Amino acid sequence: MNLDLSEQAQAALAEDCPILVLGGPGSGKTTLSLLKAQRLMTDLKTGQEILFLSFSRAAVRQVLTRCRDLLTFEERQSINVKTYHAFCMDILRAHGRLLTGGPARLYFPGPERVDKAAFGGDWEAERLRLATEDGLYVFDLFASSSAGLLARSSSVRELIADKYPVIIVDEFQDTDDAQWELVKILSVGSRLVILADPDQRIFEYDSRVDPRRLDLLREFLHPAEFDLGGENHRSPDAGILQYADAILYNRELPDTADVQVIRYWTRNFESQVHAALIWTLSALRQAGITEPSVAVLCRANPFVADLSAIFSVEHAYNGYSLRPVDHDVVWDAELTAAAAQVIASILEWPDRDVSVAVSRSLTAIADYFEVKNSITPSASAESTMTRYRTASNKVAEGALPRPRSAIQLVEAFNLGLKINGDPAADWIRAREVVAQIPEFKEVHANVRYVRLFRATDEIGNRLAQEWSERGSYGNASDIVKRTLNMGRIISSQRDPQGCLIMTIHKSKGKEFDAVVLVEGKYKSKFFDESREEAPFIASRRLLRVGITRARHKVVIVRPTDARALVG
DNA sequence: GCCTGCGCGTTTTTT
DNA sequence: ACGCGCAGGC
Repeated sequence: MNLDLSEQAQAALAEDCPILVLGGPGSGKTTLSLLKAQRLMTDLKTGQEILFLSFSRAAVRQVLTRCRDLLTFEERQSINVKTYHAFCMDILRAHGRLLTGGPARLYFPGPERVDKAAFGGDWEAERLRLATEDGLYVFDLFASSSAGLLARSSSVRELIADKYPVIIVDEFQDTDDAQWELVKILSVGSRLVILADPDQRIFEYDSRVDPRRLDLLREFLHPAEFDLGGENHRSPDAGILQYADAILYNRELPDTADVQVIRYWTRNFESQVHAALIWTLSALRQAGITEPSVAVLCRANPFVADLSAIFSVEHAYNGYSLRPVDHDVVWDAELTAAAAQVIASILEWPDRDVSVAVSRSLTAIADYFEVKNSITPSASAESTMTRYRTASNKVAEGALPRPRSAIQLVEAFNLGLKINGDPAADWIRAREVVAQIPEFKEVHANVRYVRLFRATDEIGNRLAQEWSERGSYGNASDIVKRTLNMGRIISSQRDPQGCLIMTIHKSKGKEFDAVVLVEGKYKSKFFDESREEAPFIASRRLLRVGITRARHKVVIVRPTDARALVG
């Protein structure tokens, strides 16, 4: 088996491009592609580089780590690892002028959402118009615009082909239509090494990710194919991969000590997951791993927040006390940041009179619903937004607002906010104002997630400094905004260590010493009859991706009455 | 335009 | 179980 695999690998190394390398998690696709790159480097002329295209910054980081293991410092200078987005940004920045005559400008998701919400008409058409007429490219259109540019300009095409004679394309199974167009054009001038695992397709819910992508590639490029098979170099005895494959193919689960399933009764859920995490950490330490990395994975984003809340407090388990577990969360910042802005605006109250202070807070609340509406558009979020904008204007004019919640906010202001320069205590007092008003419950719930950013200390320090300089929190809004933006960047660029909670989708391409996979009773279910038909193929692929993130140990936590993993 | 009560859903990403 | 969001009454 091992011999056969290395034969495949040897053959892939020797074969002329284009080649397609298939293989499961940990089968060594990336390693092989870098060895191939190492060989091809000898043919490079001055200024030429090998391009490695990946999906996410997290994946790029993984590849760079692998480069450090396999390649010398000099060799690493000849390989350029980038996300599709970064590569396309470079093309558009350098050559976008050719499309419209003016310089290309790039339009990122945050600002785009705001403008989209404000724009009445057909946004799809408008963003196309912005790209073709104004040279303003929205994030989603980076790939298709770059492909269009390359299609039209043979000189740019030649420039790219000359700069990158060899291109490695990672995670090809999840390539969307625009990225595929780009790859097709790049294949004309450059030699391609394509890496894929059809069983790791987890973005098919996106209509632009074609399940037939690999067949389209075979038809178009006729690459030589090499299958590295299922050998898992990541997990020594391969028990984890066998287990994951059994779930994927819905066949009998193998007996392995590396994977453990724990069932919970709803009333014990919190202590049970908490215990599972603590066991996992101590099992790794007992196995001699001094600084274990553990990922706690689930399907749904809101469930990530629930889990974080659980690990943050103490629980009783069979007479034992489970201490809180220090952890990080991979979390989308926007709504949390918008909610935190509401609290910040309240901290600024003592500096201002009612009409300004409460009006600003109502604007912050309206902004919160605007962000919410832009993430998941809904009529009610939009109307709530307008309601608070109107209320904010009313208060600014010195009149009484109509919504009861807005009136309650004015009353809270008139009662006076007691703050004393201790940022932690003052933050909680400001938060209490929001907590007291039933209609702001949702905002309050989101503010709790500020803790997820580990930004509380940073915000606290800056607020304390502000207080000592001015005797007030007059700039609380700015401080909170800047800190949360920074926190987001740091958390996404850090290497996984310790305990990290995220969705399975976000775990793609990462690896950890152990994985704790958690299923909820009502939310974040592994198999949902109302969304997917009986064999649950897509869910099985997703579970396999989650399980195979683990090097040594997998713990699966499920409700007692959940459907069996196979059968 | 706001409030209350009830019915239904409760996944997934990219700088 | 619980919270969100919609429909219909004020």
